[in-house]
Amino acid sequence: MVYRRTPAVQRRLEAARVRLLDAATALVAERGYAGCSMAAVAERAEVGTGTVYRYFPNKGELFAEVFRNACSREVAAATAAGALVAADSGSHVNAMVALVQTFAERALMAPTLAYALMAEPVDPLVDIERLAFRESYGDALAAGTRAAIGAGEIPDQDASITGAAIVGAIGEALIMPLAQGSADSKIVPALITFTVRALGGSHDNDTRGHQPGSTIDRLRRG
Amino acid sequence: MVYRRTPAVQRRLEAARVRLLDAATALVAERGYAGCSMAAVAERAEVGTGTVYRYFPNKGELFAEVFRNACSREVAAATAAGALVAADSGSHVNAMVALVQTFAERALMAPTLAYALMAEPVDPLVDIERLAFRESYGDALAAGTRAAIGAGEIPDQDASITGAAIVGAIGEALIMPLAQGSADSKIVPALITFTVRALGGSHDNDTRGHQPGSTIDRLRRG
DNA sequence: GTAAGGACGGAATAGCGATTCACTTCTTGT
DNA sequence: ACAAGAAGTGAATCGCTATTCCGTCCTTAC
Repeated sequence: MVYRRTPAVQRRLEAARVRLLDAATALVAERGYAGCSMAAVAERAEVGTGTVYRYFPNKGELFAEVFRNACSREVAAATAAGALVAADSGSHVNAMVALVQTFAERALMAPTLAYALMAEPVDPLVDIERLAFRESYGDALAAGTRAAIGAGEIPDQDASITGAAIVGAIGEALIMPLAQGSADSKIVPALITFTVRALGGSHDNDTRGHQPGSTIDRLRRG
Repeated sequence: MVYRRTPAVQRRLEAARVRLLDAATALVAERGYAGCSMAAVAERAEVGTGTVYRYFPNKGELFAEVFRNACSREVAAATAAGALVAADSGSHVNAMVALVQTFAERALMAPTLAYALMAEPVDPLVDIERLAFRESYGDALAAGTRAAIGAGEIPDQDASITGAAIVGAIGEALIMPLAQGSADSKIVPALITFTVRALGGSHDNDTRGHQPGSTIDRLRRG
């Protein structure tokens, strides 16, 4: 055996894998899952169709990974925004508001992707990632809810159910706008009001961190 | 032309059409949309595969009708329960609670059907009906919200968004239980609390109409 | 009873995109 | 430069199920 996978090749292979994931992600963001055939992914990544299968065993696994990455990016951005505000304002309700706001604004900024992640019909294998996404969002909100209860900011309640319900509320309220592409600007404040009320708390109408270029602004955009 | 579609034949044809719809509905309720091939529907209705196409132009249209029927049955039951309680108690918040409770309990009673109606991946043509379902549920809740605002029971708010958000909240909180089949009994009260708080109101812990066999009980079951 | 016009059945077909595979091209170590 | 082995290719295949099609059977009116 003469051929050895040299570090340079290893790096090239990894880069190709990343290119495939990026191509698939870009396609989902542009055309939705429905517009993602394996051939389209291959073409976008500038490789042959067969090559895709040297990196992923099948379509489900490829897109499961695409969804997993996209979802964790979203959850990370939202929870980071929440943590930032929690540290900054000391209010867990404010933190949850920041989390919800970040979620909603990012969704409205990338509507096709958001629709695919939340509602578009997909393979069962991919659907599992969607469920996990919603669940981890719900968990983050449940954690915030527990913290707020512990701090006496809101009344006692089943935090898991509250978390799941808020995820659903935000998601559902966004789906119609996302499906049409028409983002009514008053939807985000309305959803924040809804969230705070549902929690049973009150929140400062916090305007800190809204300067362009601030950390939280970056979280909301990037 | 000797053959004429006699009234008796007409009736038989209509009955066959209904049998097909019933068979399809039963299959969805049992196995979910994924378990519904045209062949399965035909077998269940005890006709040949080709016969299905004498009644419906294609699968999408058939199941769009199935979903439309199932959805309007659900919406009708829930809004009827709401109307009943509104008339009975004079409280619009109580009415919305009844609506939500009826929705949730019926979903938990027929989990596979509820999952299919709310979340399972389906044909685009069928997805449209799903959207319409969620929308009309949201509309019913929005109407209740407006009434409650008008009556001064809850603070002013964007009723459309509140309606959509409540639909989403209930749906999302139910999906995990529905996917597993494990219906935690405390979920319905928790969702009611959530709903009332999100509206910004308060409600009597109304126990009227909970007698087995009462009108509202029948709405919840049938 | 019979001919005309449906309705029915279910095997055959169609269409679509995921997946494979025989082949070409590249990499490596000697 | 060369042989061994990998990686890349894309046309061909496969698998699945919706849909069609044509022979058979039924209904009607005379």
